[in-house]
Amino acid sequence: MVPVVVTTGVDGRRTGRRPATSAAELEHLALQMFTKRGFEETTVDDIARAAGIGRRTFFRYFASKNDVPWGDFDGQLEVMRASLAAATAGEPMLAVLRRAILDFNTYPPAEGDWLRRRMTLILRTPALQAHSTLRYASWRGVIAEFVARRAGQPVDALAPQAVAATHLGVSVAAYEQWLRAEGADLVALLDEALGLLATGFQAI
Amino acid sequence: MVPVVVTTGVDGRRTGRRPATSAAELEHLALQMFTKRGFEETTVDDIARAAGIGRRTFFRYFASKNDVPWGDFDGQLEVMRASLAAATAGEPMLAVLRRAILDFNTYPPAEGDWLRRRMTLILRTPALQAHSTLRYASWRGVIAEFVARRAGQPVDALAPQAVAATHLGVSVAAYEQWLRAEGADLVALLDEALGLLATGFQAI
DNA sequence: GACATTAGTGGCACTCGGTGTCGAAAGTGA
DNA sequence: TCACTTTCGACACCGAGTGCCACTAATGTC
Repeated sequence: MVPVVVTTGVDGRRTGRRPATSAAELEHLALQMFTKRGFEETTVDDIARAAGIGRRTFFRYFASKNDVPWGDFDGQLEVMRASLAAATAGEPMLAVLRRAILDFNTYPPAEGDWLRRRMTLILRTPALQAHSTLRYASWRGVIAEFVARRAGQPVDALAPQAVAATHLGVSVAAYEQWLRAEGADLVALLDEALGLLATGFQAI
Repeated sequence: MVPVVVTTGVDGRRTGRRPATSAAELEHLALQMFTKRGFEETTVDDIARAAGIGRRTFFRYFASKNDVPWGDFDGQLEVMRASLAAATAGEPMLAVLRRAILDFNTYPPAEGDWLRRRMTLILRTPALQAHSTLRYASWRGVIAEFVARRAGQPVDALAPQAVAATHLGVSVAAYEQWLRAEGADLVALLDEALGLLATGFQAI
């Protein structure tokens, strides 16, 4: 597996040639190009050329072109995992999940614009839509892990997997709603969607 | 878009050269090869050679290698759409959905083996997992359409999309469960999963 | 039987994403 | 200066997918 190194450049590097760029910088550049010319229309060669690096080097920063818009998804995921693990046993399971998911999707206002750009790409570009399934798998894993622990069931049992899959489903639905409405509040939409789910869609 | 012709060979063809094979025949052959050697390890060239057709011709039967294991998914989808449309207004929405989904996944016993083979490929091969999102989109569309009509909301509103996404989620979770247990009853698992969803996971 | 017509075939060349290899570049410390 | 380490990037290669186009094989007509 390719590591997808998040070269921060802030580390106390000891030796060896310095990286020519960083994943964050590359992502920033690529996202601009994707937004301007379209995802399919922008080749990896284009990005590498624009970044002044070799095509081969691009693939040392990202495992695939599809992975570019995901930022530090795995890092964020670890935060959510920790948050779920820290929940007190008294708090109801769905309540914990709800809070964790809202937290996971709470971004500083300054990042709102990039989030919108990233999610527009991911949710509206077929190739990225498809690829998202693979990234979402680890998200589902974190949820399922938590539910399984709570319910005393195996992670791969029906209930934990069903909870994870449905929570992912409503989250994505909320994101799509958010993208459609210009000034919408993402967290409010997520909360509404999770509410529908928790009540078995009685409100409809 | 490539039409993905389902050449039955039973039609009263009038004129022109006859197709060298059929999508069903090609799918059958390809699935055997995928199961034996693996999906990634089997190239389109391999399949075409084994089928005695040109590589170019393969892509007239299937829009992509990823589309091979999907059989007549779109046709089945139309049946479900019709079934939903035919539901009486009195029957509760979730009950209609539940029945339609169970029907959609009820196969003649003879096809059970192929279904398992197909779903194993789709759910366990990363490339096919990813691609499935694109095929599932139309499935979700059919559900959302029905819910929207019932609820008097736009198809792209939050509630219809959330209902569709969650029903897809639990269905896939049930399928994964079915694949894991050798002699499991798919319809029973789907029913159980849909039950969990309808009750807001109170049983957990 | 020669003919147009029609539908399907398949070879060719090309683009693009992705990978393995390997030598060169650019840092570090001794 | 030299050894060591890390990253870079050129090159060659593979496989999916596409546009193009001539060819094949079927039908019906004069």
